[in-house]
Amino acid sequence: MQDSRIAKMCVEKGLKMTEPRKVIARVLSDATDHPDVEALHRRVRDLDPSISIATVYRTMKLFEDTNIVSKRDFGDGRARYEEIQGDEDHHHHLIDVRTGEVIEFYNEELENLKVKIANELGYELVDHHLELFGTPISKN
Amino acid sequence: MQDSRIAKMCVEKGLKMTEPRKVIARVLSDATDHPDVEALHRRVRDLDPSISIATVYRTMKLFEDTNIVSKRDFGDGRARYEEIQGDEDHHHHLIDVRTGEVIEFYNEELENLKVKIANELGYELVDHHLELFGTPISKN
DNA sequence: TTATCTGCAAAGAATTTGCGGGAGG
DNA sequence: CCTCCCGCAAATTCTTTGCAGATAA
Repeated sequence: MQDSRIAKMCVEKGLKMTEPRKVIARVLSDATDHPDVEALHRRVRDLDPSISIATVYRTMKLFEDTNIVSKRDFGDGRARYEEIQGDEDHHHHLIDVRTGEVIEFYNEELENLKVKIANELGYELVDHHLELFGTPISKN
Repeated sequence: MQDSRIAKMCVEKGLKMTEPRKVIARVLSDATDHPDVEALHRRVRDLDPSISIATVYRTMKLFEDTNIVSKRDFGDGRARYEEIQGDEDHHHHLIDVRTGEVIEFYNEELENLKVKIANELGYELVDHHLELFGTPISKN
């Protein structure tokens, strides 16, 4: 089995590539949604039932600090995670407040504007959070 | 003592204007920062030591549901609150990642863009979260 | 009066951590 | 080997809630 992209990044960053980390990295690489820790742990357990949720928490913090994943907040009380892709694959989220459905979007204009705003305030942008919350426009 | 703007909104919305709510409303009206629940409770206690933190939590949820305040997430684990002003006073936050300092800003272009993006995705924008994280640009 | 509201303390939910054994480099 | 890591369970932190008495309208 080929190592996940994340596993490669761990090696690059000098982290010990333990079995739990490999499994968690794979789960993250395979995820197309925005799982919370409990969901991650469920998927991890399917691959290796011996891995504890504490390790998932510790690993997510580690991956966050190492810029491998980013933490998201969609309004419910728990942290959600998403693999950080290259710049070109960067995106934001629109959350349907009625269904909880998450729609990803990217907008060039928005990207430029954020950088510009930060610069005008005398800051270099290092990170940002943006979530839109909306209701579907009815077709009447 | 004059009722706070928030107190008036409560009356308009038909909420019982109890003593704890009056005090919490005043604290919110007077706040120029983004206090978390513990900070709010501390300030509330200075005005009326009998008010419990449970009531602060309950009242903040009530005020949130009634669109009197909005909840913010600045990356630390707790909810922060801010009085909702009129549309023209709407703003966002840039957080200095080195000091934690919060800079408020408003950008018309950004406001328009958000609405436009939501509409293009087929949604009516009902709420949004935006925080920028940055480091000061050194003057070298 | 009477439906709401409140303080208290206990319960819940999400996340963190101390410890002793285990495993990667 | 020797440090870093892990599972376990207990601890923390933030927030919610059941209950019985208090209070606004």
